[in-house]
Amino acid sequence: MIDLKQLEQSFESTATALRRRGVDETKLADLKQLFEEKKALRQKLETAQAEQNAKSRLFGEYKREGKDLSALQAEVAANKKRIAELNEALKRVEERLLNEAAAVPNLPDPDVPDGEDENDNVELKRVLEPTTFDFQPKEHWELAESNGWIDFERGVKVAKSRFSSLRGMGARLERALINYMLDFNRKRGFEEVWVPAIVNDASLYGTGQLPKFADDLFKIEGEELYLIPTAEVPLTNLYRDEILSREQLPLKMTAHTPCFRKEAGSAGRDTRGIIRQHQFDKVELVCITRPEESDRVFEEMVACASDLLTSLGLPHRHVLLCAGDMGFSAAKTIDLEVWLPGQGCYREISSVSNTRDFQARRAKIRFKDENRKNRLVHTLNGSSLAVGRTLIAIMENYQQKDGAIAVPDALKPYL
RNA sequence: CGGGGGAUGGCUGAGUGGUCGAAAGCGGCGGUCUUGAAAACCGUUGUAGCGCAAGCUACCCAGGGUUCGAAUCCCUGUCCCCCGGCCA
Repeated sequence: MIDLKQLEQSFESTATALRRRGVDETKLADLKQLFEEKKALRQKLETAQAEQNAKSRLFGEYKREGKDLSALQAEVAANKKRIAELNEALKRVEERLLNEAAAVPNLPDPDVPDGEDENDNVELKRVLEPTTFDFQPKEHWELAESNGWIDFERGVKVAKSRFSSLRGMGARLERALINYMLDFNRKRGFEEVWVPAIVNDASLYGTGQLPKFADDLFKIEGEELYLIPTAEVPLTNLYRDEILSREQLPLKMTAHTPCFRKEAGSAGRDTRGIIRQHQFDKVELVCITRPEESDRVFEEMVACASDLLTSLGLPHRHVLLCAGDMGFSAAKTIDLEVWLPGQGCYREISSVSNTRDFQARRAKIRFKDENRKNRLVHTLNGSSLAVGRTLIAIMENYQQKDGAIAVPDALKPYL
């Protein structure tokens, strides 16, 4: 959630920042007006309530002294009606305000480039040279098929399209990768955490998936529960409605979970292979920090994911997302894209975002600062890495002329 | 899923209609004492909104209701605990 006070007091700069994300300015003007309307209504209501409280207190006194109550009763009854009306009006305005405010994306950081989509993203750097072959490299689904690592048809039979099953070395590598990644992150100071893969709507609201993106989620029938689209949701929400002490920060966590996404808007995209599945494994990084240190921690997270790829010998590049291509909650995002020789292009394998106080405001995660004031924390999340896509990257980068696949040295102890 | 009991401030726990934002204890913070510490003693200690301030308003799980007035009474929901059933 954006800071409505900031919107009210610095409308121009806020609107300018949000225009970069395609937010309509008239909508923001409406929002500002609603906010002011709410303030005015609340003031009226509170004045009326103060009056009611003062008069109600007189009842006890009057009774003790045996005074006549009828005049007082009439006044209080009229005021009561007014309070009810004001209350009603306030509630309506607040509901509208909340609905509209909850649908506004985060402000992009000043150093985030302008742009509409992935074509305007900025490549920051490349790590490792793209793998070269003296034969025509294959795409991962061919390799998966010939090596018997992925069973596409039976996965679909058991569930539906965009589901699959890993077999033999494919499944073992998936598990090895998970363990390797968790250990790698732990050595970088991230606490290993295990979390529920089902969360409630309050959690999804807290991290920004709800109310706007309900269509992307698998909902449990008859319950206000959902399968998680990313471990970011349970990890961040571990601290929802909490006030942390300064000493606890920064919190650095890592977790492996399955992730479930409907991929509602992706019909026809990446239908071959396991690039885009309804269920996939991911090892996630989530940090909760003081505002002053979130930039530093952001860099640590990017470095952690990038070094992980390097340690697996996977060529990749860092991409700074433009304002139009960022996710709803992010103020700044760096994607890591891994080189896929079979496809001959870079594909997203990790995404690290600083949401600043956007999620913290929604989820009410605060800390006591040095003056014992409660302030919003900054929350950050990043994949480290999408495990299925890492498996793909290994298949395509480590393929041999005969179609066999070598194992990266780093993973050998895990197999 | 069936039966019973609960939900109060950082924690424990009192409070069953009228200065209750809430006793008491513990904890935290500041101080006195001490070479230092402990103990003891004194003071202080929830969150949010509005306001220059004094102050006002809201919050005792959540949402409704009764009442001039609700932490306290009524209804609904959620969560937790105990007993039983089922179960990795």
